[in-house]
Amino acid sequence: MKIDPRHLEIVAAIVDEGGLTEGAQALGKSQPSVSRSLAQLESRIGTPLFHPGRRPLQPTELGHALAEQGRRVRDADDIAASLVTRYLSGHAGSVRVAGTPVFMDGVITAMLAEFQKEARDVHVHQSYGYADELIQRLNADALDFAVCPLRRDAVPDGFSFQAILPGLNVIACRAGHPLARKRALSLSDIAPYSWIAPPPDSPLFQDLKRAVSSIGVDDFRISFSGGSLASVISVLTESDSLTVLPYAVVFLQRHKNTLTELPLKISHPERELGILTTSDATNTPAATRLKSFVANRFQGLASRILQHQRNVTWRGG
Amino acid sequence: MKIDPRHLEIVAAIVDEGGLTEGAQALGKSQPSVSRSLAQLESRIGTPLFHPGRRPLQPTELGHALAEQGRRVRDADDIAASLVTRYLSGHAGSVRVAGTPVFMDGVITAMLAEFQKEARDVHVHQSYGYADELIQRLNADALDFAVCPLRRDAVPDGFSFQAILPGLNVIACRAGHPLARKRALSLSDIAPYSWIAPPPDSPLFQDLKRAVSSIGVDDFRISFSGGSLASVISVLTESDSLTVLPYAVVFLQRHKNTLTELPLKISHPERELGILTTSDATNTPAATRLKSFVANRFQGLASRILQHQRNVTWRGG
DNA sequence: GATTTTCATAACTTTAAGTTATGTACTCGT
DNA sequence: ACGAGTACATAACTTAAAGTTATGAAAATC
Repeated sequence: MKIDPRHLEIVAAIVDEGGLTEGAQALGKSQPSVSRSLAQLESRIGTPLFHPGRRPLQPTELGHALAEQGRRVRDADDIAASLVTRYLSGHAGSVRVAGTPVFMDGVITAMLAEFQKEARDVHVHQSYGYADELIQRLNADALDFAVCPLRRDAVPDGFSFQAILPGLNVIACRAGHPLARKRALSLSDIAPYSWIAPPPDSPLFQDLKRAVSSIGVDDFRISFSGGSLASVISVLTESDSLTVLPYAVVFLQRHKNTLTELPLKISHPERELGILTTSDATNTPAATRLKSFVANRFQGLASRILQHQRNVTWRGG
Repeated sequence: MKIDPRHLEIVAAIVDEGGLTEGAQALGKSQPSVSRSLAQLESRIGTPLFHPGRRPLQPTELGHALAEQGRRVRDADDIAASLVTRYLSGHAGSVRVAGTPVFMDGVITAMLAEFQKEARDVHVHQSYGYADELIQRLNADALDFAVCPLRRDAVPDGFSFQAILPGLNVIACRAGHPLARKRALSLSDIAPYSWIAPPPDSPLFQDLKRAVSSIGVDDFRISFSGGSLASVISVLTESDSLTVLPYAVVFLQRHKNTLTELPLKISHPERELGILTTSDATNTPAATRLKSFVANRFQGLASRILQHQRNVTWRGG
């Protein structure tokens, strides 16, 4: 015998509110409507759920038991309604994000952590990848969005690319590096020092090769290679080696007083860091919200970097 | 935003059965009906619950989450349906029974325990009382039925009394009592022994007084009084005292070989043991079932007692 | 016994869900 | 790439349930 779950909710409301009239009000229904629905249920069941002839209605033992199930139905209703509301407003759901390791570790992870402080019910799945692989995963609908450096003319058809940071690399070293104290640097100054190289398949590795070539170093010595950003920073701070890093990463490490950049302009890539999605993607509200959050945080970072650069040029001039 | 719990069940059925057509079948609904209900729900929510354009339907993340709530609604429905079915068949519910202590402890409690082996979901509340109090509690709708000895002409108006055992008391003693070995007993045989008396407000106390008076004992010595049946039996088996007990109680203790009755007819009350209810009581199915069970068990007990008495008379005669 | 409160019922309207029939689009095998 | 099969969407009509206002009946309270 199938029982309409709305009828169970009616029984629960009458029991919990202490009477049919108050129960109807709690349910947003009219009193006659509830009276008839209850009568219909009792007729189907074949036994009263409230003691006959008593006012206000007093539940029988079976009435109490069915009210308990009615509460469970009401709870499920309430949770479902809350789920929908929070989902639609981007306060619930999951988001799959991936990006190049140096940016994920150096910049974005902290942003995601900050985002989750204010969005506890959003489940962020983060992973790594370089542009080619990220494009494949977006095509396969395995990612909501990716964050990676890309040249504007390299964005494939069917994708959208929202630039969030201009490409700018610097030569990085430990804060107390001998070269860091010099006002001007020549090739002979740099030549004696070894280099730390990022993984060979990374765009940063190409950036490194291009950078050292642009300052005239043809045969640079690599003392460490292939590590994560954390290990690169660790070796850098314990040696006099040099490396090439995105300026944003070095900028955000400043507060630790461990890294600095050499006052030497190197060729920077034509690439910009940006948020990559498929053009026809209908993102979930949570993904949309996180994208906006990340874009907004990068806008603030870009402003702070620009301000810092103006300060340094003024003081240095 | 209120969500119809039946719609949650629909989402759950589609997800669990792997498709809309199978989900509709599981729910006992037609495929077009389910399709339209789902479309109505998605329209109200404002976002799809199943990925558009895919066959069979594949739930979105929100679809999965709402399906979980739909399972909870379905579970509550199933439990409610089972509750109703079991309640109506007397397999669930609670029953309030009371009776005179000597019968409750000596006969009925074991019956209730046997009943609950086959009716685990029936909750039996048992208590004690004598006729006057039991009548009051029945009137106050605080009991479903009572089991007590009563004379037919003493049944109040507005009550029903179903006799289940004729009144028959015996003088009881321990199995190895000296008097138990005698073929015939005289007043001088009995006079030296003390008596165990039941509580003074009990009908059995009146029976005791009437019984000893009927055999000519005018001034009987009481060595123990006021205890429960268990304590009376304990004292009886450890002494040569005598007492008056309903024969059914002694009969059911026979298997322990601790008690026996003296071969002496005493005046027995005009009372019969019976099931007492108010005439207009609409008992719950479980109470009805328990009443039938108790009446049935007493019928069997009466038959066994009668058979036993025939055996004893034949062997003895 | 009168008044108030609570629920039941009547009459009518609206909404949702039932059906069969059929159309559309997706999936799978060749 | 195309045809067949499968799964779901939609149309049209019917039925059932639930909405409303108005009012009656009975229980509870004073």
